[in-house]
Amino acid sequence: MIRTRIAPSPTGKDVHVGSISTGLMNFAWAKKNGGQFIIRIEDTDQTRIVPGGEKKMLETLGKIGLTADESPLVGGPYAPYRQSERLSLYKKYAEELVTKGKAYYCICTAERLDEMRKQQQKNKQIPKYDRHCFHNQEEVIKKIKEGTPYVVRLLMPEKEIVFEDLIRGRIVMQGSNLDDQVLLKSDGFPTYHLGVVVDDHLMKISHIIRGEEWLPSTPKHVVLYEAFGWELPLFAHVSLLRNPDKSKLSKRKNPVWTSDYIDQGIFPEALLNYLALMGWSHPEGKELFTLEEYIRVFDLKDVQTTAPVFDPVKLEWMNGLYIRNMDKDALAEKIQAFIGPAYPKEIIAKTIPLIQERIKKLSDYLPLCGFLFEQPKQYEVDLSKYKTVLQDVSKKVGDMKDFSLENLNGVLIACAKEAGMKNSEFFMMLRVAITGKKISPPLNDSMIILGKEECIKRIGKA
RNA sequence: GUCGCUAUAGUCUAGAGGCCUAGGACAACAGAUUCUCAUUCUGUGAACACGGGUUCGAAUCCCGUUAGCGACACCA
Repeated sequence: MIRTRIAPSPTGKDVHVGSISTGLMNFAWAKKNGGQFIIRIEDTDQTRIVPGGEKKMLETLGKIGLTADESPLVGGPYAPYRQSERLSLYKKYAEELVTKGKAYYCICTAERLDEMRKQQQKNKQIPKYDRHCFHNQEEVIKKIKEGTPYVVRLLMPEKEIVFEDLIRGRIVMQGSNLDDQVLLKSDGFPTYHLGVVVDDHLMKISHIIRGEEWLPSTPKHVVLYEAFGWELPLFAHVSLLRNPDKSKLSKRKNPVWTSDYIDQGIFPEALLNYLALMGWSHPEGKELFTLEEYIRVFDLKDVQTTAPVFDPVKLEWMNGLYIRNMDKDALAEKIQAFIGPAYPKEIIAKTIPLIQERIKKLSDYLPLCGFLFEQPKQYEVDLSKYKTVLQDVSKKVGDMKDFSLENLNGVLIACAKEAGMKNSEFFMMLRVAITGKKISPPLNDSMIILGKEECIKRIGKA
């Protein structure tokens, strides 16, 4: 049975788009193989928890379509799915390792550890724990009984550690280069390394598809699985999304929260579609496809090893394609949901044909069409020199009996001719008078939507 | 610094020894259409990091160099 998971930490205000990216692969791999996709919350660092972060995260994940078969929200056979609620478990397993001689207690202070690392770096050695406590276990245990805070450390074997990565192939690392990782912190919480191994095993995760940042610590996990005598899951380390400068995608240099994009009016489907194209390509070279199709054609073995730069410009282009392919009514509804109920649906609906190929995301709508809902407060061009021409236009429009698109165009062209103005100049003048802006949807159509009275009023006011 | 991963245009990628004078997409630029913008159409520039092998033949395999990134916490 194929079971995959993502295990985000609620240390930010929402899901990182990188988590969506790896989440998507986990989701697809599970669904493709008739397996389950699990969401587990790794909230073992009490100091970094962002209030409300977890809630928002799960909400976004749901909104975007990566629905979990098991999660803190829906539960499941291996509940709880929140590490802070599984505390007693980790302690038990840590103790088991100590009993087996695979781990040991340590009471070294932060100061001593710091000092030690400084020395090691000065001597150009690999910074790692010197096993001071390991060599004095009896004394350490005595002090612990007296109440000294302690941690449990993994006793890293000095051997070669080998594992197979589904994407990168055979990975070999020397145990002697690896630190005696802390497994259980002095506050009783597990570190990531213990938590992840215990839970992935208990939850029967078959494929660990996660970011490349975890590659260097995977040997520690392999050692843990061996120490427990558990069967190894399959590992697949996926490349990290990058900033334009190639560093890993960070909020300092890019919007990284999924809601940053959704709130701009990027569709979840479009975001997933774009993210799918990071480090993977459709076998037929297609760029536009549904989640269902992705699931059908996705294969872990096709995932790229190079790290892609996240390009918001191409994301917007893709979102524009989704807008263009959308049913007109559906688009009108999306737009209203985005800009709010204060904007009448009837007017929005009329604008759809004018803007469907002009906007790339929902937040583009109001800057383009806002003038239809209220009079311009300022004008991008000074219209004072056109006063008489505008008066004439106002009168001619006012005289129109049939205020239709065909008639309007004829009247306006005639006005331009009479005023001795080139069409481009004339329409630009009128555009600014009506919309306040130099850029707008097609002017005649916009005027029809506004209606005769409103047009006359605006021309007069400008 | 140490360990590890990676290396096709500005960006996303195709390419699994001959089909490659390297294909597609975004972006850029130029032209056509248009009352602005956008769309649409046509066209242009732009890449196999470098050096050695292996081979009749290498973007593709091997080694080295260089560069980028990641990891080196009682953070995940």
